[in-house]
Order: sequence, then structure tokens, then C-alpha cells
Amino acid sequence: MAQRATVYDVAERAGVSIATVSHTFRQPGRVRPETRELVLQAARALGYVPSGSARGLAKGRSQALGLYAFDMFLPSDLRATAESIDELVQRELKGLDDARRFPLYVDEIQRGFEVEARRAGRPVMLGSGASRDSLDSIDLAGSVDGLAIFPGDAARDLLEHVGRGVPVVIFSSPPMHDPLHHITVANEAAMRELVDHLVDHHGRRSFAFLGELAAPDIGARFRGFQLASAAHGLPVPEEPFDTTVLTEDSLRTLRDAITSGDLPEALVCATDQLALTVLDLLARHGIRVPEDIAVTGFDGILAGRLSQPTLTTVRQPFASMGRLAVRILTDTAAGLTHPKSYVLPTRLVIGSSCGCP
Amino acid sequence: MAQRATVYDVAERAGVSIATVSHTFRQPGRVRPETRELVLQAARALGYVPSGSARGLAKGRSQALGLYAFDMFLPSDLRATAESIDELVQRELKGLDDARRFPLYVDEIQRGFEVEARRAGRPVMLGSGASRDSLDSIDLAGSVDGLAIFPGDAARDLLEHVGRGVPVVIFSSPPMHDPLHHITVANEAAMRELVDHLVDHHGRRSFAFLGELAAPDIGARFRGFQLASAAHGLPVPEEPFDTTVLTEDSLRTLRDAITSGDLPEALVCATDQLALTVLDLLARHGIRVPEDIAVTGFDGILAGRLSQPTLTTVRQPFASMGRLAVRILTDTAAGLTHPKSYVLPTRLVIGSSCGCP
DNA sequence: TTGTACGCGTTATCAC
DNA sequence: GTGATAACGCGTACAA
Repeated sequence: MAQRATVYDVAERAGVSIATVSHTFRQPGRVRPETRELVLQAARALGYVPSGSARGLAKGRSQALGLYAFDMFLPSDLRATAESIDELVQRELKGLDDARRFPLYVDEIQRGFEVEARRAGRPVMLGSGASRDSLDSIDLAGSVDGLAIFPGDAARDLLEHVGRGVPVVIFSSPPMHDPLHHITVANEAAMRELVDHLVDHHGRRSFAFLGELAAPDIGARFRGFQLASAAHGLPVPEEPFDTTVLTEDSLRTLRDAITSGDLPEALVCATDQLALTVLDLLARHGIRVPEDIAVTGFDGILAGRLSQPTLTTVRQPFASMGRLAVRILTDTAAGLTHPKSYVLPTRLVIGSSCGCP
Repeated sequence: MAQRATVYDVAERAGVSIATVSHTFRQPGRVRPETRELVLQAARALGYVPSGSARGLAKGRSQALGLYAFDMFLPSDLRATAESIDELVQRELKGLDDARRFPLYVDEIQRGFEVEARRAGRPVMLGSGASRDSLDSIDLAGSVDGLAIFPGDAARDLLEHVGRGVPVVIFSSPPMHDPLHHITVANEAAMRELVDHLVDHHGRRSFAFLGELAAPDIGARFRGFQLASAAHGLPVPEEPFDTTVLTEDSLRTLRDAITSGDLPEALVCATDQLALTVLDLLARHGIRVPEDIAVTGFDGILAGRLSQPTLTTVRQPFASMGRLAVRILTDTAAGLTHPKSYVLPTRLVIGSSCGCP
């Protein structure tokens, strides 16, 4: 690719100064029509494409909004060894990669983010990187006017570092006193509502909460679960059921336990994805849902509406969260605003996995 | 937001030169450990985030890969008047925005693009703009090392202009002699296979092809339809059925025609989205598919597997197309390569809308 | 209306 | 190992 043409090239060819070239594109009214035409012609002839970097540097901002995801969200596709395109094509044409893998909740937020960014006339810059310490997020932050981040196991000080230089909003993160904007939902209340439903509507009285407490949102859901349990006079677990070991083996144990009757009547899962996995495992072991045991999720992703049985869950307004992030960022990009926290509402979505018809 | 810290600030605070600061981050081995620590400390204290623009300018490339979509693909959300977040949230929580709207085929390609870009360690820059002449695509092109484009009604000379400055691959576009890389599928052959199925398997012998010829891919599909018709000794239409007027009214006409028996036994739609719309309209008018009439699509999007009846269609390897684009771009970014064209295979996917059980 | 000249924040090439 | 200093391409006061 021959050297990209610059303002200098265009100016020379049009017989004007670089300032005139710049004016022609940025303040067309300021230049005489004939001159303008001259410049445009030269630009066309040279295939002139203005450098975004140079412009960004000169103006102090790039217009772009960033969206960063830590690797934890990446599909396993990523680790797969490099394959030839032919292999990829063949696999894709054969397979039925469906809604179980895409779109996941991250994708729904991302979509909302993109939609709103388009409305704002801003490009979106997508980035990702290793989970911890990685500098990728910093690099991305340096290229955008505002950055939205999916929570990961990134060190908080890294995020705060970034937040000092660029407006940052972080998803699924509870209100905190740091330089970041937070967007989350009323996890605790939502979970209480869900448990209430299982108790009041289906008379279930023994539960197990499945999930890892790594993410703050999950923690809030577990707290909601504990509170609901207490409110109904049920035993309050200290910790969630450990799902890091939710394998075939542990499932078999679960099954035996069910037979002997001393196992929970309902499995309350921290996320839809987890719930769907659980449904699969249960089905494979001949345990019927909801007859033998009830299962619930959290998130309201598409896949949960397509499963058999359909998932009873809590829907989050993901798209709106993405859109909100953009609005915060564009508002903030102007002048410094105090970091804000937003706690959005959710909605209980009744499927058949809880026992409802 | 206080002025973003720069190398100068860091250098001053650390008592070194800006060169040392730069070295500390880019060639850590080249600087004495103690000095390095000094610099890192200063950087941390100041919340230093290197400017992507400046770096891009200095190095001549941004590392980012671009993906551009003309407005024609945008969901109607976009034109909606600005709403408050509360309104958006309420609407989202109530609604069932499902697979009928997302993911569409564009999203599947995009996803493949993103996945492969992550593997390549490159950020993705998403852009969009008005259909014609718009300079948005040029702006985006100026900010990336390579650009992939969804076909629109953009003037070809605009694309060729952009293609001269940056490697560009364009989707759903047949091989051509221009400075762009092309990725498409064997539309013609696929459509023939589809028609063959309807004739050989279901004995259907009168068809109508629905679709607009605007996009080149659709044209190829229509040609395949014509060829197949001819091969089976059936009448060969000169033009597709006009779907720009596929309204309730025209549908009613269609229904009456079916009753009187002089209408096609199968509706061959140019895309899945169109086919799904047709299914809806037919259902609303009490016309049964496939009993009264067969319907087929093209693309193999998720929604086609969820419809009632499921869609018989041709699946395109969308994700692979996105991934291929990235590979082309990263390969090309290095040195100039001759533009290449790729025609990927497809696969006939049998649903129940054609009459199969 | 057009041109000159400087600044934007990095990287890289040299000397030291 | 570290430090001046010159690009990099564009926007824009300011001057002409």
C-alpha cells in the first residue's frame, strides 16, 4: 500500500496550503467554492483519507467510545488453536451454534451500547485482554473519550487508575465511592421476589443457591437469597453451593440425594447460563424439572426462553444498560461530572422451570 | 476531568526525560530497574494513560480493525425519538425483543469478526453512517489499519477511494476488479439446490421469487432461481416479485389468488428475514404453510430455526466470513497484497416450511 | 479568502 | 542507560 496521502500531498497537488485543505473539509463555508472544488478533486485523485490519529491528537479527543471486556467472557472459541478458514467454514455449516452461546448477556448490553453510540454519531471501540493487570484496558482507554467496562477480576486500582484519565462506567457493579460510574440492577430485591414466588406459589421450602461469589452482583443475589430464606423462616445458608465443582459426579450425588429425599426442592441459580447448564445435567440424569426439582435462573437471556422447560428467571434491562452507559459517557465527556451510580429495576419472568404451567 | 497526564508530566515528576518514560513502557529492558520503578510510580500517581492518538500518529498505525455498516441495516430503534432511560427500561422489561430482531445476519458476521480480532490482539472499531456519500466511512477508515464493510448503497467510487488508502474487504459482494477484497458465498448454486429440492422432493412446479435486486448477492440468487427454473422446464420470470409493496393488501391479493388456484405453489424468498415476514403475513391471513404454499428463505439466521414452521433455507457461514475478513486484513496490513475474492460454500438446511416433516 | 506557524503526545534516532 | 530532538498529520489562532 503506497504511503497514505496526507494534507501536504493534497495541498501540493491543488496548489494551495495545507490549511486550506483542512478548512475545505472542516469548515467548507470558509473557503471559496472554486478553491474547494480544486481541493476535493485533488483529494479524490490521491485517495486522501485523513488520519484519525493526527486529528485525535490535534483536537484532544477521538470521538470514539470504548467497550472493554476481560477475557473471562470469551467463548472457548478463542483458545482454540488457529484453524484454516476452510475448517472453520465446514464446522460452522455443520454445527448448530445457536442461542446457547450467542447472544449471551454481554452481547445484549453491547448491542444497546452500539445502538446508542450510533445515535450519538460516535464510533465504538471494542477491546479485550487478559484478566488481570493487563495493560490492554489502559491502551484502549487512551484511545477513546469514554470507556465502559464489563466487570472482571481486574484489580480495582487498575480501574481507578484508568478512571482518573477517562470517564469510565462499569457494569454490574454496585454503587461505590470511586472515580467510576456504576450501573447495576436491584439484585437483592429481585432475588427475594424470586424466592417469594417459589415459596408462596409452589410451596417449596428447601433451597440451594448455586453460584460463585466472585462477581459483586452475584454476592448481592446471594444476600437476597439469604434474606428471603430468613423471612420465610427457612434455614439460612452461610455460603452458596459450590458450583466450581458442578460436574457429572457432583450431579450424580445430587441425584442420589434427591432419591433419598433429603435434597432441596429448588435450585436457585445465580445466572441463566448456570441454570441452563444445570437443566442439561439434570435431564441427562433423568431428573425431571420441575416435577422432581425446581430450577430458576437470573438475567433473562434469550436462551432461557428457548430451553425445555423454559426458565423462570429475573430479567435485566441489558440493552438499556448499554444505552445508559453511552449517555453517561457522552454527558461526562464534556466536563467533569461527579461519578454516578444507577440501580435499574428488573422484572420477574415466569417460565415453566419453577412449576408454573 | 483534569487535563490528562502526559509523558511530560510523568517525566517531570520522576525526574527523568520523556524518552525514558517512553522506554519504560515500550522497552522496559532498556532502562535501569530503579529508574523504571521511579517512572512507574510517577505514572501511577498521576493516573497516566498514554494517548492512543499520539501513539498512532507516531507509529503510523493504530492496531485497530474497523467494521462499517451503512444505516440500512440499523434497527428501527435508531430513528425512534430520544427517550429517557426510564422509558427505555420499562419498555425493555415489558417487551419480548427476541431473536426476530437480534441477532440478525449482520450480527453473526460481526461476532466472527470480533472473535478473530481478539485472537489477533486487535481492537475493533465499529462505525456506521448515512447510506450514501457520507464521509463517516472515510473517517473510520482513517482510524484503522484495515476495514471491513457491509454492502450498502454507497457509491462504489467512495469505496474504491477508501480502498486506496486502507485495506478493505467487503462482504456479500461478488468478485470484481477493484482495489477491494471480496467475500461472498456461492449464491447461485445454493439457490439452484434449493429449487431442486422443492421440485424433486415436493413436486412443486410453480414459484415466485420474492426480493429486491438492490444488493448484488440477491441478484445472484435470482439468477440461480432463473437457471433452476429453466433447468426444470418451468417458466422463467424476468423479474422478482416486487416486495417493496409486500403489504397487507398485496398479501390479501395473494390469498385470493391462492384460492382461485392460479398462484405459485412456493414462495422463494431472497432472505430469511423476508421469509419470516411472509410467514407472519400468511399466518395472519389463514394461509397454511406448507400445506397451502411452501416458503423458503436464505441465510440460516437463528430466528429461522425458531419460527413456526421452521424455515427451509440456505445457511451461510457468517461467523467464518467475519473471521476471514480479519485474517485478510491482518495479512494485508503488513504489505500490499493483491485484492482477493473468496467464495465460500453454503449448506441447504431443511426445515418444515418446504413441506418436509 | 488564504497562508504561516505552532501545538497536540508519542516514538525513534541519535548522540552522550 | 539516558537525554535531546526530530518526525508523525492535522487543526487552528493569527497574520497577511
